[in-house]
Amino acid sequence: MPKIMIREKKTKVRIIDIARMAGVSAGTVDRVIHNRGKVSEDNLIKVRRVLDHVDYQPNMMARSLASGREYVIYVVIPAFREGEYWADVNEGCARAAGEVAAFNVSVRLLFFDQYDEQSFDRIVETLRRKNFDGVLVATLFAERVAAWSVELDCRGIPYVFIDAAIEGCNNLAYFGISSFDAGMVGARMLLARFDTRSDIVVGQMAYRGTNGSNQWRLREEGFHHYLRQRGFTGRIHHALLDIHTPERNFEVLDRLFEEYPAIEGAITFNSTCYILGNYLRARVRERVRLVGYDLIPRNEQMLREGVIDVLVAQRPESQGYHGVMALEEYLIGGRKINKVNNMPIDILMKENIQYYKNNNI
Amino acid sequence: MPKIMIREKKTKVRIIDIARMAGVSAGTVDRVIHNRGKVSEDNLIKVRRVLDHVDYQPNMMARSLASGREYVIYVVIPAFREGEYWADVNEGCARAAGEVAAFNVSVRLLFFDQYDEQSFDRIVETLRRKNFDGVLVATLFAERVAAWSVELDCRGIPYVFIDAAIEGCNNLAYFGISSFDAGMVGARMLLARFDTRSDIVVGQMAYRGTNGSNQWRLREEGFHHYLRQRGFTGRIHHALLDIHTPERNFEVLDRLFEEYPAIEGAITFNSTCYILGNYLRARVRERVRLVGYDLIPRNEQMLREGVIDVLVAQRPESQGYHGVMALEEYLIGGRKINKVNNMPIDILMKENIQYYKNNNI
DNA sequence: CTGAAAGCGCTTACAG
DNA sequence: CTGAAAGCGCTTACAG
Repeated sequence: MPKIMIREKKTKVRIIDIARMAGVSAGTVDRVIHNRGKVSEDNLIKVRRVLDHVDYQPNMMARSLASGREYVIYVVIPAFREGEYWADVNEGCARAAGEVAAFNVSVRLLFFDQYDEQSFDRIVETLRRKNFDGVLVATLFAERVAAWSVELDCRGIPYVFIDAAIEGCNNLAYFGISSFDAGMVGARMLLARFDTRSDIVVGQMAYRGTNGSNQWRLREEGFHHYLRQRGFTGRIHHALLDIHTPERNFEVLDRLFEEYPAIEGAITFNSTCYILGNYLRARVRERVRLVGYDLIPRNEQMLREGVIDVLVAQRPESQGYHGVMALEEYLIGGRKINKVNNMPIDILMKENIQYYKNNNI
Repeated sequence: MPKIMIREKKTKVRIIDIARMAGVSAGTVDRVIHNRGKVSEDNLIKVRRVLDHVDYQPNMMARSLASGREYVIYVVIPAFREGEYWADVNEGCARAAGEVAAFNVSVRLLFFDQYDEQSFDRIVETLRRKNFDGVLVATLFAERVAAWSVELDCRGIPYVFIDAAIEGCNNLAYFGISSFDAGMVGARMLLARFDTRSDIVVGQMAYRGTNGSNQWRLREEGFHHYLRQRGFTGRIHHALLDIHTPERNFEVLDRLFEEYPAIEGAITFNSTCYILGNYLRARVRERVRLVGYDLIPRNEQMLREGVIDVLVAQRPESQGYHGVMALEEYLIGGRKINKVNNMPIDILMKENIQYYKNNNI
């Protein structure tokens, strides 16, 4: 039989009730509950004893109304242009911002350059001087984020990660896929149609001052793990591509394909696989199977055209939305937040892309 | 450049502000805002004029705190056993119930027998005598739901649909897939590997007092639409199956496969495709491609084993969760609710099933 | 350290 | 029909 839930009709206990039971004033109870100090040992014990015996559920609306406190949540993500991956994350944050506004929570965005680690450092520096109540961080630069997290721990400011998980941090929560598994899925999709001796080209992004994002590295690890597991014996060629110089990319790839005409597969570990797609389409190399990540408009188009064979997708809008909401629920609602929230890894093909919508719900 | 959102620092206008501006009391403003009547034409005009000029955003926490109103939301879905499809929907409702409890909203569940239309009627009859503030309805019996919706309209009670959309109702919202499109996806997946002249068996469920659920019919329509579109010329055989009599099902299918050994594909339009799966596995008919719907444990198992080739899945937990939350947000938060929320149609195969988790987020 | 009082923004009897 | 007042449950100065 299904469990039927009927809300328990317990007479709710209020602060004033606790105060009476403990023989103190409401103010004292409030001080105890919030550890505001300035309570005598005696009263502390009296109140604590009562609290242990009743199931006190604070009325969050009254609390919020009375305190009149404003909360500030920062969102630290890469800057973007329309149609780029991070635009979707931004959408999700904006949606959450709209919803939490009624609870005196304001959401402020700060953008760094995802190809420049120092731009991230500058944001950290800025926030060092700011007061805020929570922060949502895209973990592209894992080491920097990890270092910063220690600071945030000290300041007692909760932080939520999106994009890729980082082990060993006290983040309030993580919303995103398992990047390693996503790398395995990518490999699996790439190898689906040809044998394990084929040559593969991996599009590598040129970064300034870093050798790639956390997400990228974890996916690449998962990718190689799968290849090893399957006994892959083909060669892997790396093509160093730069999002800012499309002409140069063609030269690089021309040279590569000339030297290794047997290449049968291509993959990139972030949303820029349209760079490879552009090339393969222009050179009409239809036998090269292309797998990429993330459903941005340009990739979607190429998937529909058949240039990209498979897109391994996550849900950026959801990541932004849930990241902000988790902070709000923790700050205002006093809710417990699930730390690891591994979201689905979606496999998109020509056949199902048209139905892959409204993931924001 | 991305839009930067900084919360507008307008000094919020309160009821008392409006009252002063209109030269009336707060009580009168409250009466106008909520159309409680008992306001003179004169004052009505004065208050309305002010309201037109200011951007009044009611403080929902204060409203809720002051009114002390309790809300009751009913959830009307099929009864289920553990591991059945509707258990997931129930999970989602339970999760939402937990979250809305703090806002004085209680969620009550009512279960009908999905194979018996009259059991649904009895619930409608019961609710006719009850006071409640909103209801979430699984629309398996479309005509009954449509008829009921007129009643609910009269009573001014908001209702949300899940499972399958019904046109022409004033439902507050719908959360679910496009059933018709899901039928198309099923057909597409079924035909993916063989030509358009193959024979197909459609597992048909025995219903009491009805010819199938709304969801089922819409999917079947989409299925046939796709077949027509592709110029399908094979034969479609219907096998009448009954979830309660497994032995009989084997007899029915044995007879069918004996008569038409050329059958290459099989499909059911709800979560019970494991019935066909059981049969195909037992009879070792590996060349029959099987497509089904919905990720319940039994189907998942068969998908991993390779008995089921493709599962077209929706997100039942999300449907339950968002359905209840939409009602709460509408009732308490006074939010605008998006009427049609078409959720993704997920395509699950052996290759990606293991990554399809945490859709609840 | 402590309690009484005022106030958050809204709603609800209630007296007129 | 109307307004003044009390109250929802909690927090916040403030006087002691």
